[in-house]
Amino acid sequence: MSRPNLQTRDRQRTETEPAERTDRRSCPDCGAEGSVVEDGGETVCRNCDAVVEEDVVDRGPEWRSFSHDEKRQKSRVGAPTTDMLHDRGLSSVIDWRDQDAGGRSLSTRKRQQMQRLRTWDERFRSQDAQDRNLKQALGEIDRMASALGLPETVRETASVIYRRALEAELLPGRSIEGMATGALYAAARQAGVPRTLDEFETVSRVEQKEFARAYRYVARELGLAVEPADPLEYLPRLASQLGLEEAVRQRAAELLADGKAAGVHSGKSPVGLAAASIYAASVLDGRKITQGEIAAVADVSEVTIRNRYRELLKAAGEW
DNA sequence: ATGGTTTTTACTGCGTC
DNA sequence: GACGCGGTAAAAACCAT
Repeated sequence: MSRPNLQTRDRQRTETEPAERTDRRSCPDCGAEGSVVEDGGETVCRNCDAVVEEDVVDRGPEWRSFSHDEKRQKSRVGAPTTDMLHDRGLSSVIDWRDQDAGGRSLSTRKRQQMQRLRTWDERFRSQDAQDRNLKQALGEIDRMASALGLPETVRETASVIYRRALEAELLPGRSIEGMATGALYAAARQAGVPRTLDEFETVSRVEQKEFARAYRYVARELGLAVEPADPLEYLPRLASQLGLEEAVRQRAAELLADGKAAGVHSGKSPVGLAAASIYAASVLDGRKITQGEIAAVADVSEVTIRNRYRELLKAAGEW
């Protein structure tokens, strides 16, 4: 396959401006000078742990295109020679009959020649199809990553995963959208900045069960090592959304650590635990946040918070 | 399909402002 | 009385087999 032709948007951008940004900005939240750093793929403030990246979420129009013409204009990927090989939907097919235009059968030599032509025609055709497929998938990944505020590195991982799936012939029978979403989900988890399936549901064009299935499939077939998400990974984002004070957030992290040591984790939903730790910490600290409030941003039920937070407090010996 | 586990939904009672 | 909280039972969702 002509790898050099499959130059993607992602790659081009990386070469010109590396994703590992080292500029030390000052935090828009707490105002501390030069405290903003990249941490585990998320841009946070070292001082107050605000997730800074949220502010640069791209809410602009998506670049995905819907008509053929539009696609031509917007497209930034794909073989440059497509115009030569391909002809705006007017492509001709090589007839399978071994006859000439007049209906006479061909000589053996001509027949072989035609066979070779068919083979090559088929190759170009399918390569082009894959190309379009990839193009669309990458567009989707980009769009969703923006909507979820996922950093550049995650998008790259996602596109790598997608490409591997494509090469492993995992696509047939599954939708592009579903696969793209699944790949991004996997990438986010691997990068330690997970988003819940529900969150993906809000930005994906396909239903949750579809991309969840695609994700499982890809993870299994490609042997992706995705450990169960650590509740700690959800903390910074929730804390930021709730406007938590540093002390409380810190406390929540400790509770989670104690809980983990006591084995409260296994089988429980990580977001639920993260939410519960925040509630517990806020109670312990005296600055109470209501269960309902936390439940809303974490998207878990209050009951779950109740159950988990009792377990957490027990594990921490605060009960 | 099945069974076990976890989460959610819905409802109830209690205390407080 | 509304609100936050805790508890419970039953339903639903999830997962491995």
